[in-house]
Amino acid sequence: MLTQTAIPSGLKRQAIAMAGRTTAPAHADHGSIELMGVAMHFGRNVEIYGENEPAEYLYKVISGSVRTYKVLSDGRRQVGAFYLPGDVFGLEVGDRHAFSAEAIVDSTISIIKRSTVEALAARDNHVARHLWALTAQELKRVQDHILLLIKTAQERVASFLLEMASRTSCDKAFELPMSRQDIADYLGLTIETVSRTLTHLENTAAIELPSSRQVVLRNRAALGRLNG
Amino acid sequence: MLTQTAIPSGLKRQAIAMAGRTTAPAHADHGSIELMGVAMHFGRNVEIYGENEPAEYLYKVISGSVRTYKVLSDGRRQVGAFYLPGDVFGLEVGDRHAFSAEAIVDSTISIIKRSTVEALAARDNHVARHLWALTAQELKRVQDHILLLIKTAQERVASFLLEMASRTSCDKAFELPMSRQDIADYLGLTIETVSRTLTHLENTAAIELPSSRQVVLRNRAALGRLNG
DNA sequence: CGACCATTTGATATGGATCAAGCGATGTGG
DNA sequence: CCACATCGCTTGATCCATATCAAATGGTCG
Repeated sequence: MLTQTAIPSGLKRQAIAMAGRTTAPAHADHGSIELMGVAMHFGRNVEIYGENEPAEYLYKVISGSVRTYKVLSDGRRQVGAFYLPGDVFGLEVGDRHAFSAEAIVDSTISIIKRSTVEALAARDNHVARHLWALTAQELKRVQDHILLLIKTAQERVASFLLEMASRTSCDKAFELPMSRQDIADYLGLTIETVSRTLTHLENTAAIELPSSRQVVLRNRAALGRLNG
Repeated sequence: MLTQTAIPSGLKRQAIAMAGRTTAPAHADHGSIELMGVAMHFGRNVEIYGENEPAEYLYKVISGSVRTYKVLSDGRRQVGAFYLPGDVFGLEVGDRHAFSAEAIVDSTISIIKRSTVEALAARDNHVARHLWALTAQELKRVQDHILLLIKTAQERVASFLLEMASRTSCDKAFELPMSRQDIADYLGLTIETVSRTLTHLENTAAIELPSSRQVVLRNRAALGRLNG
């Protein structure tokens, strides 16, 4: 049986502490990839891996949240995705990470060696298929992201709120782990435009903002209409 | 051995003619997926498959070129990708196509039943891995596309030209199979902006346009500088 | 309390969209 | 073979959504 016996030594020094094994299944069944792995803790804004670094591990958010991003030569930053508890990230087919990853808030991340998973996939077709499905899910997410980026500011923000609402599975009210700047860089807007748009949505009674990080959907239909 | 013995009967009626088997390998080796399949012909602007249709086949461009796209409810169109000879498209993990696909010019496309490939992948890990790699390649492409969409008009057009140049593997001069409108919908710009930007690049001696569909890169460094 | 940081709000500027011709190639029918 | 319609592309004038620049507000922590 394949297990993680040591703390992944190549990991970022900033990682605060090893929090222990997530679970320890008796043996590796199909699809159990996500059950193995070592839980580690990353503080707010701590880098989990950097763009172009060798992709040696696979990550799953246990608690907290993660952003992946690229920075263009002139400083513009594009946030590629936000990962919430339960989400897997860092899966690459090439040998290097395409994006950088950072914890948005203090987060616990389950980590598993890529070589372990790939060895498993080479022997077990179900595992291979699972890896493929994870990649494909990511592909779908990125395709939707492209559609976001051709919309107006209002539509982007509305789509973003609906996406977050569905992902946090809180029917109406939820908390945003990320800053306005993170949202802006995800949506391809400026922080001011995001802020103004949120204010406008609040003024038109589509949403409510008890605090800057808390959102209550007041009129989901109105948001949906802004979706394209 | 698995082969295509009949014309895929579910295919679009507009498909002009079956052009014959691409190749007929003696037996299916790893990675031979792309060698099997039936060649079919699609006329200019003919739909190959539609968004949300069951994804029953896998496609490879033999000659010509293909665009995939989505149309938003208000008529805006987003072109997801252009596929040139040698490129595989239509690969989905879900059971339906995420985009529509159309031949941009008269094209010959090699088609293989998805069930055939998946059956092969279930038994042969190399085939499974190949499918995964194709999906991942697509993911990388889409990620790059996102980075395009946050750039300025000049940068988008410059990046597009460099991308096409590298893909057509013609060092400096190449032909664009797609219209200005296709390019605009790919880059998230209007046709007027694309046209103006190309004219501007020509005026600044970065490129030359012998005709509207022919491009000569005059100053690759200048284009590169516009890349971010 | 005071410093700091994130967010909001306001005033102005601008890149690209929109609206509107004009132009050149291609094809068709007389 | 030419007149004319059509289509794809270019060019020009104007407008507007969002960026940019600037300042005020509010929450958090020592």
